[in-house]
Amino acid sequence: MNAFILIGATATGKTAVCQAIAEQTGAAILSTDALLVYKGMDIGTAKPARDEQRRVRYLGIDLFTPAENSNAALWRNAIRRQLADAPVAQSLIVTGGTGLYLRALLEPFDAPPPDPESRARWQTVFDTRGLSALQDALRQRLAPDAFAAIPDPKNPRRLLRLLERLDAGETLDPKKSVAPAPVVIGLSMSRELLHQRIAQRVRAMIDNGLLDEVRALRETFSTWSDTARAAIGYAEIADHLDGLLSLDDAIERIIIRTRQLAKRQLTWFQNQLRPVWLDTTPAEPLADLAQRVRAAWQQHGPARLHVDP
RNA sequence: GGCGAGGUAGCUCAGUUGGUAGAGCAGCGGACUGAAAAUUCGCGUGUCGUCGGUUCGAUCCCGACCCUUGCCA
Repeated sequence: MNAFILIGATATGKTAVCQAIAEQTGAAILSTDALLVYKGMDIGTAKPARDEQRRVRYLGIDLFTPAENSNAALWRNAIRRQLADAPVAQSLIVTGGTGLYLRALLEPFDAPPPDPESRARWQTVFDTRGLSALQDALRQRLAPDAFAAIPDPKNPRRLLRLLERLDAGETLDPKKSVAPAPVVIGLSMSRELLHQRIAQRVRAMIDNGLLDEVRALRETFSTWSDTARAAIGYAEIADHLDGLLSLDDAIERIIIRTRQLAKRQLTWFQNQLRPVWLDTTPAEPLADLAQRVRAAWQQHGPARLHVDP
């Protein structure tokens, strides 16, 4: 199945542009976002509003409750189920800020799923004997060239995952071929403007009732999953409600974490996807930007998704 | 006004027995196939308040001044 893709850092205005185009064309929107999956986490995730969701069909939103853990595998399975249950009749727009989730749609995604037992076992090894114990374990199990090819070899979480995959019987082949990345369109904005916009958006979230949203969610769900609890905005407001952080400090902290997220997103998109960037500013009229995005999609064509059932 | 404490990186601070300085945070750059709004690697960006004095050499010692802050008036 084919789709038009628009990526970009948080707060660059992807959602509004895609919403506008979808309303013009009748397209559905598939969100590749790790936190939009949580029901009730609306204001802090900048989720499309109710009436926007009434006008456009969204996939990938409101899949889990904040009590449930989420991950790329669960997300991908949910997307496939949604597409199987109600095939997209019109064209499909894919947009979101989570690069890994987009990759899960574009490339074969068939490594063994997470195994809590194996993960916990290696976590204990790491906690008691440190990073070098994980590296040693991998050195023993991998061919020298495969070991040398491990990316990010000082990152315990990634080494843990590799060991988990080996435990599940996968043979890691460093030469494993991946599908060539399609041309994707990206929305960019000068760093200065982006930082301004992030600060404005965070303050707007507070004004729009983020505290009440977090309060209400905490009443409904007494315990949150690790993935939901770590969400930017929700972690800080929860700390504020618990008296650990003043509101001003919480807001500042949310702004900083959002900036850092945007930075990581830009690095990932730029170096993993080499997108065709369309530079914009908050002052550009939405209709103009929508027109430019549509023109870019026409010029470069749709991308093929690897999610057919 | 008097006494005390302090002025060092964007912020909070450490330090230099006198040889122009370094941590955390922020920032910048990188990694990345099931935690990804996660995790992780690298990089110091500086009129050491100002003006004089002593000295081969002052951010450091001395003096004056300016500013901040605490206590007492």
